[in-house]
Amino acid sequence: MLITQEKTKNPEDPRVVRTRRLLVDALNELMGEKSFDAITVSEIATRATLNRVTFYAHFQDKYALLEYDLSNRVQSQLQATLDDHPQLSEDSVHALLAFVCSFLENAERHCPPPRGQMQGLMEKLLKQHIYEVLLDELQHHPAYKTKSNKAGSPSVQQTAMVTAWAIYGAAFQWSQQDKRQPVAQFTPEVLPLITANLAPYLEPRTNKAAPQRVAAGRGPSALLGASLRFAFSFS
Amino acid sequence: MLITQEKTKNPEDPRVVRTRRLLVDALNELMGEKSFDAITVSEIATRATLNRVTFYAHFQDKYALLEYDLSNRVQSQLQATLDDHPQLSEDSVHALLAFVCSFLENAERHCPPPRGQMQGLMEKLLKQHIYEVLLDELQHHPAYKTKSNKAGSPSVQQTAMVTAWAIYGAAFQWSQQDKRQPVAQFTPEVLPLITANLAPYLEPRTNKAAPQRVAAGRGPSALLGASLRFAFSFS
DNA sequence: GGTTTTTTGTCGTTTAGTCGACACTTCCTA
DNA sequence: TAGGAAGTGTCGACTAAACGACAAAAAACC
Repeated sequence: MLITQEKTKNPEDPRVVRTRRLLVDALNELMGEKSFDAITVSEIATRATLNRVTFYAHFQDKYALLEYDLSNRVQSQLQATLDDHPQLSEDSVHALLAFVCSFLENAERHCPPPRGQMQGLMEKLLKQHIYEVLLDELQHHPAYKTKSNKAGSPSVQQTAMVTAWAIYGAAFQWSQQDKRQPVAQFTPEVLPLITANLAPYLEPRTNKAAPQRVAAGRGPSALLGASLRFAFSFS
Repeated sequence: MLITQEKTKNPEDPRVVRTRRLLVDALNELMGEKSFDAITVSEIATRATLNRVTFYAHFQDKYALLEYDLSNRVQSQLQATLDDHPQLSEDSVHALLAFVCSFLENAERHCPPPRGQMQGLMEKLLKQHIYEVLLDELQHHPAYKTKSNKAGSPSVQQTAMVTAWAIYGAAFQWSQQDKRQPVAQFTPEVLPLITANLAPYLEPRTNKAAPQRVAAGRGPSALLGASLRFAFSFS
């Protein structure tokens, strides 16, 4: 469960929805201009055409806003990535991995250093949402009933957790390399290390030319705000 | 004086400013999709992520909103057009005329028919703001004092009014033609008809290659909203 | 023609956002 | 190192926006 540290307001109220949208948009704009550390709450509020007090009515501090924003993006993008595949397969797991790689790469490219706080936050969110999305997938899998009852074999929770860590770990290792190999070359290489534990749930891989695609047909920057996309496309 | 039919609210309040901006943006978006007649107040409010009641707290109806929007654009664009010229000259008057032509042309191109109400509204606003901007220019002209005191000669008000009508009339006549000649060809042709009455105030025309430019260096679509620009650039 | 259906305006009431002010921390520089 | 500037976080009083509901006008439909 995600604790998005929001104050007690009716999250259905259009004013609340609009205000959060304005704050998120403002943050994204500013992130295209300077490092997250250098951004102040006052700046965010001003850019959002909102009062500073209103910011605090919604988020504890700028870190809570960043988490709220990143979490939403990661979640919806991961879900969209899986939605493009009819069921769990090597392809869909590969798509997840490619998505995480591109996410890390883009974060590095768009957000001016220092990225102190962001690093840990992204790790936390990515693992969390990969876990949730995988768990959901496994629990709705045809093989779920038979697997879950067999004593001694790993639970779906365990399987999802280990796989989530494996996916993030792989992507992280790749992102840390000095001279990275291309994503399209890297991901198929490590894929077996990830899918091994999923074997009971996996459809055999299709032969279509799908593997190279990143984030299931969406460009890597789909997960970034408009201004970041803008900054990116001209960098 | 412009009667922008606004309800009694503090126009300085950031919430008010933001709300009006949202309404204007929503209207512009919708105008890129359908005719003004086909747009409802509910649609505008929904698109602006505002309650319908809030719309009525700011504008009497959709026509008041359109007037508010067009008026602001016409005014700022006209002002900017003149601001690019150091003082009143044939060039600046020519720029005004070219601006009005391009305004009429773009309105026709971007706004799906029928344009019943818009026609009259644009005429009213254009004439009004041309008058205001010209009057301001004449009153600050070095020759103002001597002219204004000479009995029997036209007042600056009279001069501004006649010139405003002449400029709009010329542009309108051009826009009504079945097969229009290019603006760059038309405007120099009629310019003498307009500047005749301004002779006492005018600097001689420069020889620079300025005449062709429209709206003082801005593209014609500078006066249109983002979505309209978008729709335009791909039409 | 008459009858649904949609859109328009306008009410109170409730809730979110703004404002000014305050005490506090942090950082910078004289 | 003292002190000024800038950022943070919170308070209570005021104002704008949301909501549901209503009647009445317009449009759409048969």
